[in-house]
Amino acid sequence: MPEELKEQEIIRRNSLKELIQLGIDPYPAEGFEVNATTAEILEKFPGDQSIYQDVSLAGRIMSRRIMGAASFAEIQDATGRMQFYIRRDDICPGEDKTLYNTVFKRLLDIGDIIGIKGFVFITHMGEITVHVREMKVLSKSLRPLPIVKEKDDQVFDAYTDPEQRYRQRYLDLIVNPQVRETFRKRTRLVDSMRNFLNDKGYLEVETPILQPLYGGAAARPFTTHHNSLDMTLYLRIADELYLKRLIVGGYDGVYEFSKDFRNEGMDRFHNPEFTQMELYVAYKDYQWMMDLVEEMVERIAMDIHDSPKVKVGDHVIDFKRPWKRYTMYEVIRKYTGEDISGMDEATLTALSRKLGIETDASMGKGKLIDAIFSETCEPNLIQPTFIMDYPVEMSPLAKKHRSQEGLVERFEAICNGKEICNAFSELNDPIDQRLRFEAQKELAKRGDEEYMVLDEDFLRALEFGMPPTAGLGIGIDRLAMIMTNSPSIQDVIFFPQMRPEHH
RNA sequence: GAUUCAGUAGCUCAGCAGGUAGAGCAACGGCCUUUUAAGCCGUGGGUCCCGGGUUCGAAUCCCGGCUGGAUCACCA
Repeated sequence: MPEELKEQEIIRRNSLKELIQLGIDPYPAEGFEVNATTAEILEKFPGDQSIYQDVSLAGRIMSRRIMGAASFAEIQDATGRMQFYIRRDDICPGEDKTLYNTVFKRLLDIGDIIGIKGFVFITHMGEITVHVREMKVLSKSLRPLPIVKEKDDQVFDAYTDPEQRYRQRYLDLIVNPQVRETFRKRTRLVDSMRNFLNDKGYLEVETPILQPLYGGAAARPFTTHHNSLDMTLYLRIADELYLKRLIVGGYDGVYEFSKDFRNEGMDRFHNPEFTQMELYVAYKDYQWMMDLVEEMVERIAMDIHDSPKVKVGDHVIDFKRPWKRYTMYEVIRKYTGEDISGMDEATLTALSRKLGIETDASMGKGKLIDAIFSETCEPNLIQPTFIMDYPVEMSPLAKKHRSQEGLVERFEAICNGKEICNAFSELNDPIDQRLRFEAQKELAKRGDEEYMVLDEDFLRALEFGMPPTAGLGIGIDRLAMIMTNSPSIQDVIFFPQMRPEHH
């Protein structure tokens, strides 16, 4: 339903009609040949003024200062923004001054997309500028852009309303250059990780997003329905169980960048769809995987920042290897003074209460320990730190610890007070795996809604034999938040989930 | 889901002891003949998020709702 047009929209639509009447196509079909970018010119021109005597640029008009027969304006392309100078008698060499007087001065607006050709020079004010000889309208904009002005490094009227920025990300991208940069860094992160994994020889694969059973994590799923099969399908919460089937199938290293979906609360660390990278490597264990994570994340930081040190909020996080390593019991002792290694469920419940942590009857030993850790330790772990050796109750897919009773070979990397990855020596004993699924059922009966469901085909695969395998899941959004110093997950997802707007 | 803050012009915001809405930028008109201008002068532009209520009178007070942010709960 089209809204009533506002004053400025009516004016722009009228300008559009006038352009057409003048024989100018406001949306021409043919391309416009570009031979430079603003960033290139601003970088190279001052050193070599013989170049760019015949440049062709395209982009959006971002500001205009009209002075009679000559004007200064700014054009913004994908790489940045620069000034151009446009003079009536240059673009209208004959008697007809319409292109300047009517088209440029009156019918064009901030936000319109144009192509310009001319030469680069430096003004008396010292600003690198394109002196325009030819101008072409490439796309007329019918809505006024939020105008952000800058003078002497001071920003005026910054476009900051988060609701509008997320709903109309295109505007955010047009107007806030740091946002374009954040998403470039996110892509660089993914590229860096993919290159790293490919260099190691692992195979990037794709597994189902629509799954008849959801598994591989403890979370509530989204449910959907397939019409011709007339069956319920779930959007995946993890790809773990499918990737392990591929290890059973004989690949020795597979990974997937996967969109996962969890039907849970949203806040600045959680979006209902998010991206993980999961990696499984045969004949390796979690100790080996820790080394790999350190190496990979350090390289990502280097690829993005040319340094292992990354500024995040008030902290500088240093990804240089080696990272600190603590066992779960060690780190809890470090921050609470309590040795929980021998505690049973009742004692842990009592300790939790003493530490001011709410408990309920559905919480088993694993959840209690996790709660103690999350409350007392995790927020204090700013520099990248590995926490190893988790209680078996909270890790139904991880292999029993080679020497510690009641523990599994699992680690998480914590950074800036948040988990960024989760990994284990994968459980490949099919009998034990079945018992673990059964134990999850018990938790379900006690009211834990996030129990893991038993996957009979996955067990069948394990029964054919899976090599000892190290597995990793790393949160791309979380890592992107750290690498781009973004306080909210919505700042590293182009289109974060929102309620529909209707007001 | 709970608590809390916010929603006024295209954008950023002011106005809130209740008296019929204001600034800067953007827009429109004028000035402006050749390297700076967030320039100068003038003009227009608003279901003050929506719906009720109190009142002679509500952007302002009260109640309900919508949307968003922050914190918490659940989780990665």
